[in-house]
Amino acid sequence: MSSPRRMGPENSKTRFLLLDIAERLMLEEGYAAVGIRRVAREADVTPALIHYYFRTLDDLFLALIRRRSEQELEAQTRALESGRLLHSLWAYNSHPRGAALNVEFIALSNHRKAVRAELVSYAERARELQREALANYLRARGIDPEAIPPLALTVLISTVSRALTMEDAMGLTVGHEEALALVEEYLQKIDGAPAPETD
Amino acid sequence: MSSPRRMGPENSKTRFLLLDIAERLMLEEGYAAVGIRRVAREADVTPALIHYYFRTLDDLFLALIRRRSEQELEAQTRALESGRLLHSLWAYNSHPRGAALNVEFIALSNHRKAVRAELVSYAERARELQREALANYLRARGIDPEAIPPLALTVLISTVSRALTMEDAMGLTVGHEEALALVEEYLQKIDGAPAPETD
DNA sequence: TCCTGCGCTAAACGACTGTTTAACATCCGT
DNA sequence: ACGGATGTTAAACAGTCGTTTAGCGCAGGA
Repeated sequence: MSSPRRMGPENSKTRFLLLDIAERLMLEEGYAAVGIRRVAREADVTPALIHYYFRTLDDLFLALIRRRSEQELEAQTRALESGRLLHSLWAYNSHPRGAALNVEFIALSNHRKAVRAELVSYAERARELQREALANYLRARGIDPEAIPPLALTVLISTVSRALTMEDAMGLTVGHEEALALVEEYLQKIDGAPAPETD
Repeated sequence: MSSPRRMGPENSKTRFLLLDIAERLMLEEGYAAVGIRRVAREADVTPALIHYYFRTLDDLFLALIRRRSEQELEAQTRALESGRLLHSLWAYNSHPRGAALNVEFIALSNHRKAVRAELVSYAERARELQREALANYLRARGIDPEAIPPLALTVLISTVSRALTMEDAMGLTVGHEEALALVEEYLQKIDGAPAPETD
C-alpha cells in the first residue's frame, strides 16, 4: 500500500549534526539564516537529505526547540540543587547562549504558531520546577511564602537575568553595574552571605 | 557629472505609508516578512518604488528604527512628567506594540550590525533621560540615591515590564499575577498610594 | 508652449528558497 | 550471493528575493 515516505531515525548521528548546524546558524546569523538549503550547504550535504530527517522546515525548528528544551530542563535540575538557590537560578539564566537562542525563538514564534506552542510549554514546565524548588527552599529558611511568593521570584529572576545577558550581548551595558548591585543585595538577603573562598 | 541616482524626499507621504506597512508586517509576521517585494506588494506599488525611497533594504530598516525611536523618545518624555514616576515608567514600557517591535529589532540586529548600532544608541539615550528624571524624582522625595540608584531602577523597571508584556503576547502568563503584586508593592513604597479615583 | 523635475513603472538580471520524485551506492542478515 | 533496508544524491518545479536600468506621464514654472 501507500509507502508514506521514507524517513531517517531520530537517533541518527547525521540528524544530530544537522541540528547542531541549525543551532549555530541561529546564534550567529539569526533564525532567518536557518533554511533547508543553507543547513544542507553548511553540512556539505544535499537539501533532500534534510527532508529525509525532517519532513519540513517547521519540523526542523520544532526538533531544535525540543532538543534545546530537554537539555535546559536537565541543566536546570542540576542548578536547583544548589545551596544558594537564588544565585544559582540567576547564574543559570545568565548563560549567553541560552539567552540569545531564546530571543531568536521568540521572534521566530511570531509567525510559526507550532513553535510558539512548544516554547510556551517548555517555559511552563521550567517555571513549575523552579516554583517547587523555591517553595521548599524558602520554607526551609523560615521565609513567609505570602510575603515572597516563589512564582514571583521565579519570574523576576529569570526575566531580569535574561534581559541583562541579552543586552550585554548587543553591547548595551548602561546601568548594568548598578542594577546588578541592587539585585545582588536582594538575593543575599535570602541566600545569605557568599560561601567563603576555598583556595 | 555623475547623476548619482534619483531619490525621493524624506517627508513624502508615500514614504510614510511604506514605513507604516513595514512596521505592520514586522509586528504581524516577524522581521523576515519585511522585504522590498513584500512591502511593495502590500502597498500596491512596484519594487522599484521602494528603492526610490530607500536605497537598500538595510536603509528601510534603519529608517524604520529611527522613526520608531523618535516617536518613543517623545512619548517617553511625556511619561516622565507624571506625578507617580515609577508607575508611569512601568506603564510606558508595557505597551505591547513597543515590546513586540523591540523583540523583532533585537533579533534583526543579530545579523545587521547597522541596525544594532542604531538600537543601542536609542536605548542609551532613553536610559539617560530616565536616569535624569528619576534622580530628580527621588531627591524630591528624600530618598538616598546611594541606596536606590536611579540607573538601577531604570534598568529593572524597563526590562521586567517589557519581558512580562512580551510573555503575555505569546500566551505565557504563569506567575505574572504574583510577580506584578510584588512589583506593585515595591513601586508603591516609592511612588506612594495610588491617586484617588476621580469619578 | 516648451522644459524640467518628480513620482512612479516595466522589464529584466541572477540568485535564492522549500519541496518532491526517482534512483544510486553501500552495508547486513540470510 | 541475493534481497532488502539505509543513507544519500541528482534533477527538477514553482516560487521568492534584492537590485538596476531605462523610460513613461504629468505637474509647475519660464
